[in-house]
Amino acid sequence: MGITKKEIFSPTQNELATFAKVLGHPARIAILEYLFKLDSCVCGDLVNEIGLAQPTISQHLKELKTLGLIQGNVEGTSVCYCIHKENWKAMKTMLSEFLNHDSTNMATCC
Amino acid sequence: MGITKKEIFSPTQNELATFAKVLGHPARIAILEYLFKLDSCVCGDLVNEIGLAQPTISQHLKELKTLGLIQGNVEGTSVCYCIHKENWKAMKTMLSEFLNHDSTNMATCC
DNA sequence: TATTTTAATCGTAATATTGCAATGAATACT
DNA sequence: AGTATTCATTGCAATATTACGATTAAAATA
Repeated sequence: MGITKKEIFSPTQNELATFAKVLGHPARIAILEYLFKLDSCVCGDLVNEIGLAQPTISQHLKELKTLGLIQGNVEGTSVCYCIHKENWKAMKTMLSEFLNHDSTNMATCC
Repeated sequence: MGITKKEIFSPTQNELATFAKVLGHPARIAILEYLFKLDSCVCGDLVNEIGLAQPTISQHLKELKTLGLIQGNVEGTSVCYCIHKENWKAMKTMLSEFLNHDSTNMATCC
């Protein structure tokens, strides 16, 4: 169906999945890496840097913004996007906790 | 188009996105959490535990297996699935490195 | 051998995602 | 005012994902 049955999972599981999902596209990874590399950024730079059409970049930026990972301020004709530090940190904490599930003491069953 | 232009991104960016993508569904998060909670597991347990139909669970397991995050061994009529420790660790390292991009010294541009 | 159990696979329907051309909105520049 | 620049939005086509009923495959058991 293409529709995810969110209601049968916990809020944490859904939130984790949502964060992971937004990172699940190389363009968004590239955008975030570029934003980290710079201090600031405008959409035009990203179009040149990444090589997707402007509407496509704009769409990816919107998804990142909706989740709160980046923020954008209008500056004249261009828009200055940058990482939303606090939200990034919150995501990092959440994902790290999941990734750090310790498996070293697990019985080897297979 | 629904098709991702992987060729314009670096191998690392694509791999990162692929890992994140497989974590981008609450059912797969739930499966992994359940596998961590136990020592071993069979598919039937997961169907009861999670509440999706058996073919759906099987499909999610396949994706996790294809990426190497879990491994499964046939034991009689059932299959024993568990976390693939090494590959999990590799993914953890890769994602952590990305998440740990330091933004504390970034100029506040917006 | 027939039946049961367990999980993979097939086929299909519904929805989501990705990408871009065309267009629109807002500001800067001449 | 008129033009150029920059980015968002709209509309659409192509592909991917999610979910499940039906079926199949393989091993255990009666």
